[in-house]
Amino acid sequence: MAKNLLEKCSQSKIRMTAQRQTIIKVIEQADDHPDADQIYLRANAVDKTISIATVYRTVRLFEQAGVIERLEFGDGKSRYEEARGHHEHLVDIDSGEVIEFTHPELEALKEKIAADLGYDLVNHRLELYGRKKTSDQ
Amino acid sequence: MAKNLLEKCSQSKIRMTAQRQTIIKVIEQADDHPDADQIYLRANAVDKTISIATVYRTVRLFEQAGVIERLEFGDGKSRYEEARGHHEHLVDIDSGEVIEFTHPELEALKEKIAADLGYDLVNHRLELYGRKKTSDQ
DNA sequence: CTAAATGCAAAACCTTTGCCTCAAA
DNA sequence: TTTGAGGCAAAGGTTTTGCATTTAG
Repeated sequence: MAKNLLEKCSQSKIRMTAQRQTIIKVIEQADDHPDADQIYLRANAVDKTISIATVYRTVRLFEQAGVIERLEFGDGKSRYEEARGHHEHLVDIDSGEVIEFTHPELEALKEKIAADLGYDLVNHRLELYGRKKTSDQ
Repeated sequence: MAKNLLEKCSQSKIRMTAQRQTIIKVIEQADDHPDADQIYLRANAVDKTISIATVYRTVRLFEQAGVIERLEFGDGKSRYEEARGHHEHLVDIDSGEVIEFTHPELEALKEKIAADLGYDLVNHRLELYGRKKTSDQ
């Protein structure tokens, strides 16, 4: 089974180019959830020939192939991350920090809800927006 | 306690104008989740003086006052609905139809997850994307 | 060799804003 | 009367696209 993005792209019969390899590295090495412009800046720092158009075309291709996922945190920009096991996001509304978590019970519940409504669950998005609890006040 | 959007706006000390009343009616009467342009088209059909700029300014004002809610279904446009009791959305990926549902167990679980991560839950968004189950195949 | 990918710049969208006029309270 | 709202058109920000050129397979 494939492990990294490059292998997954190969499995998906995606033609590999120098630019795509650079974008793959940027996404794999990101520990945040970069938008297209951030991916462009990081990739362009490594390879000056990469254009923003290629970034947009590439993330769309990768998303459609299912090797990356597109996220929206409500600010009008799409953000991207490598597709790993499904997980959810909690956004700290003060710092913007994004915490990832998984919750098997939640996963099961969503499947059940969709099934009860007569649907097969194809995809889902959950974002929690919260504020750090303080011991005082 | 306030019942309709007009009363809620009054409670929020929102200055009332003819255009805002028309937009309120459009949102109250919508049985879908219209985006700004759809609200504009429906409101403009009733009152030709309403401009798209006013629609955008009004939905932002109403959202900040908490009397309507802004949704994103992943197509890059914001959609709006009257703020009622909290509920979630299931999007039929074939027809685009949006089904609303509530699920107390899910609500409780989200609160608990946030708390366990050290956060007070301020807001959250859940969308399920599904395909209608068929008896055959 | 052929089909597909890229860069560049322009265009397409959605949304916001400046400015002047008009209306609510 | 005063402060805020609206219309219009221009500008802003993100994403897509047309076209000529380059490159992967």
